[in-house]
Amino acid sequence: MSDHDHRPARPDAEVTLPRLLGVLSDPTRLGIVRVLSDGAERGWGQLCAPVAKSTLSHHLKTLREAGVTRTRQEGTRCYVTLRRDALDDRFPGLLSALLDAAATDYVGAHVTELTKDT
Amino acid sequence: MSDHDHRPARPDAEVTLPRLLGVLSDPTRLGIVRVLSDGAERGWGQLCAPVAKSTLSHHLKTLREAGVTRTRQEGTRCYVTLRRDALDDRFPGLLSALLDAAATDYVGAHVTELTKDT
DNA sequence: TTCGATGTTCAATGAACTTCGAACGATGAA
DNA sequence: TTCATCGTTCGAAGTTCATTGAACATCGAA
Repeated sequence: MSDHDHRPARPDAEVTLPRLLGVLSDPTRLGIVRVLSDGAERGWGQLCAPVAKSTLSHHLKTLREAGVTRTRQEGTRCYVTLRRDALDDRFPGLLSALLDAAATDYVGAHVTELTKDT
Repeated sequence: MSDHDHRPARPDAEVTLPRLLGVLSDPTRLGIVRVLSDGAERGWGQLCAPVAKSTLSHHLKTLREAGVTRTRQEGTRCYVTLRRDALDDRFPGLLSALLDAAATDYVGAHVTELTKDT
């Protein structure tokens, strides 16, 4: 990410591989991706990571701007999904391999999903 | 080796996925890996990147310490190879997917191999 | 309208990273 | 021995990044 990639907010479609790797090299962000890897939508507050909410917001923005996730707003709530189709379209097989590696190893284990325990 | 090194200079075997992704998120380093991707050994000076030699040395050290490459010394010369076997062992299929992605896209195109044009 | 909850943005800080030139040690050649 | 080459290490400069609390905007509920 040391390139002159100063794109404020391109649609996405133009994510370079180094940039994508940089985005996913953060344990928290990789953990988020791992949680979202089943394709299901998650509520913002459902994402449980050991960081301040401003930090979590920053990471989600980073993922969003890199085209990794999509955020849907509904009232005051946000819902996040993994854009697996878009990623597979740009880098076929890569996300799958990354998720396999993430599962094999540890990876972002501190990012969990907040289950509603009755 | 130096006393300035607070780094966990473990053999390697302990490379986390986020760290590996961070190492490969640099265009120059990814370019080096791409050049080495055929498995053949390359001479240090054969690696042609638009950076100072001290910078190139730094990047090669980073790759080496992450277990991505191996450096063999012979006299004053160094020879670098990609440790595909070790990487495949730790993260099966990942390197292959990354190289495919690197080939699909651009990636580190400014790192080339110095062909001996006599 | 007023209140509470939800996320985002801002400004600041410290750590980590990239980059370079200069200096250095090691090796092979003259 | 003397010299040139090769690659590493050092020191410094500048940049990027993760992180935080506070302030803010928005929306639903009361």
